[in-house]
Amino acid sequence: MPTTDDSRIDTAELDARKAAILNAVVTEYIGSAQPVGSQHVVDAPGVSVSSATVRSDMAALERDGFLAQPHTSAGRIPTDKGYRFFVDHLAGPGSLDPGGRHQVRQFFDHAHGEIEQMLERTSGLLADLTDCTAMVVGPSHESAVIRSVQLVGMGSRQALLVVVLADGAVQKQSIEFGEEVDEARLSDAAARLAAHSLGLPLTQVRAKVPSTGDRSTDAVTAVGVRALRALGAADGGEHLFVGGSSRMAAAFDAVETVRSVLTILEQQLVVVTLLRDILDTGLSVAIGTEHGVEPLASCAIVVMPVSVDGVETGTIGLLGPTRMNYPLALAAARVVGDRLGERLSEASR
Amino acid sequence: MPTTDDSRIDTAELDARKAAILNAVVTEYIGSAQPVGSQHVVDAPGVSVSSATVRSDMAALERDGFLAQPHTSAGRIPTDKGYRFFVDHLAGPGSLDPGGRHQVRQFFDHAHGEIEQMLERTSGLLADLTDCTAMVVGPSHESAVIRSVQLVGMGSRQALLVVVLADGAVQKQSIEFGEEVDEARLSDAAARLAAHSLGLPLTQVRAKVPSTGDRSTDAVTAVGVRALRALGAADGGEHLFVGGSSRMAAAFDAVETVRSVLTILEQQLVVVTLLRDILDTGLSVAIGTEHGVEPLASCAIVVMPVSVDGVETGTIGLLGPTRMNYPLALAAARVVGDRLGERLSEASR
DNA sequence: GTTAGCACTCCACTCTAGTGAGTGCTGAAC
DNA sequence: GTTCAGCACTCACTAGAGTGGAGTGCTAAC
Repeated sequence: MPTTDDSRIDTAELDARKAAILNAVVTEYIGSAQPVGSQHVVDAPGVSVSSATVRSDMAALERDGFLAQPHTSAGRIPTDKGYRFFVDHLAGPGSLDPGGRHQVRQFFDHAHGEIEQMLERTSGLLADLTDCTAMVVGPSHESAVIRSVQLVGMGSRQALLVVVLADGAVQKQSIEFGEEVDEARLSDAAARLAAHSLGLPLTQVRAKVPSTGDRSTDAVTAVGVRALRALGAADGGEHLFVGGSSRMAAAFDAVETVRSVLTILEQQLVVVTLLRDILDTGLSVAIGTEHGVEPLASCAIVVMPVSVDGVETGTIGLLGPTRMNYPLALAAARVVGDRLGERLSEASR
Repeated sequence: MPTTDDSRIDTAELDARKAAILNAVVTEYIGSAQPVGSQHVVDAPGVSVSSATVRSDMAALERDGFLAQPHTSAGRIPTDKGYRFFVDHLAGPGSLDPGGRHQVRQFFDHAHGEIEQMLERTSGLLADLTDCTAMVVGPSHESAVIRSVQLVGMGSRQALLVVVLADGAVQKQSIEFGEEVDEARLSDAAARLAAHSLGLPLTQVRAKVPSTGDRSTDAVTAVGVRALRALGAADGGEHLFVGGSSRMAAAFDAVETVRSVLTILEQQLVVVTLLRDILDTGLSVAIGTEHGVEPLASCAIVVMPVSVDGVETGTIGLLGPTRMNYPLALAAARVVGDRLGERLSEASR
């Protein structure tokens, strides 16, 4: 086939003027949410040609899949591919405005107390900064080392296994015994559990602590071990905090779209794995259908890992319409993610 | 004033036929969300008159404020007052359908694990049952007795105060010392804290445990006491779980309404105090503007206290449009509230 | 390759009936 | 005095026609 292979255009750079035009269209559309006509583009930097020339370039950009027309005599709107090119090649690094930076500083200066509460508030902060819905996946406690194991009696046949981890998280699991158990046996069993598990991360506990069958374990200890192994397995060890879901209602004018997006947000597991999947594919932005979750086809997602002590363990996500402010969202996610990581690293030291 | 005093109609019963007509209008409007015309009412039970008579009754009901007309030549829709009369005098007790009852049984048979997770899932259950947004305010831990106090070292200058309460909740507070503190001093301080607070509810701790100044307390214990007194004060001790917020998007077709309602739902404190206020006024349903939160003017709220060991300590709330299915919502809230209360009572025993 | 000019397209808006569901009123029947 | 058939009336909703304007694609000239 000697003719031009269209599929190769995907990777080809656009010439400078086409890029400038695409940039202008995306930028203006993000601001106005209205299709952009050739006339609105001629004043943009890097485009010093007439509207007629812009039109022919826009037609080319449409042929190549970067722009689309809602109808024949309308302006152009970016396609997912257009946004993708914008994010990858055109958008500057972006930065928070001074007000936003101040807000972040304030927040982390005054953040204190329980980790869960801090993550919850972080999602609110991100939503405020970006006008997007923010998702914060708490650092997994899987790799945190056990600092303390305790059995607290809750009535004659019940106890609560309380495990304190090095990152400040406290996990618990209620235990039911077949027989009455007094405090002495409880503390005895707790001591044995501690001996086996102190200093190990949760993952290791499951692997290394003998499940049962050990001749030295009594019934109480055996039940405790089982509870210990079950710790954190219930919710996958990760908890999701969603902030600013009302922003989705402001972003779309079709109430049906809002409903389906909210429905997704209610499914914690779906969201957590979605964010993980995007990170795993090496992306920091997933646009439109790139992430494969159909109800979010008109949304874009910005993800940012949160590193605690150099290990990527938490995740920050920003959900908005595909015409979201990518530079701002990326900047906010980066800044907040970094600060949050630092903060959590301090706490786990 | 010898003429009829209109304000007295508020408390006056409606005559049987007017009540039947109001009942029919409310019921039909809840189902269809369309203004109801006189023709649609003639077949309703208790209304064996012609549409002309129905019309004149409807006009009277409108004069008395039970019904309203969107415009002159449209059918009638209920006013807040109309819904109020319906809820107070017309709606039957209501009951869950067998499927719903089965769902509730299933849920509580399989509910286990941490209390927070259970409350979260309860909100989802309620949303499923009623098609409303569900709010569950966890039982306050204020009155729960302290079962265990522990100080876990987290590095040389930091520790975590971990308090286990009789209801299975675990509260924590991180502590920073001005000096290095070894394990021995920690456990010593923990023992003193325990001596002073074991068996007391959190409220009593704040009242009775000497704050500082006691000659026998060392620096570590003093800091511990301060942390102990601060426990639970941070979030008012109450945590809100919201489930099914996407249902609000299905209930309204104005995206602006959805946005403002979601914004309210994001403010935990507002929601918690709102539910409490409604309960305190002795209502179990707040319709339209009755609760005074302006953005929720087109919503109704069903509240139900959750009793743990005979004490009303938690709250269940259902949020829907004013044309929600009140009998169903009330039934669901009652059933789930009762079962939840039983469950929590067991756990705290 | 660029551009002014031009014909064309099609949405958004307005205006105008026409339709129909629903009303209020009236006068007669019970 | 309550009920009700009949009737004129109201008004949202819909469809169709006309208009303005934003925007396009094409073409011929530079």
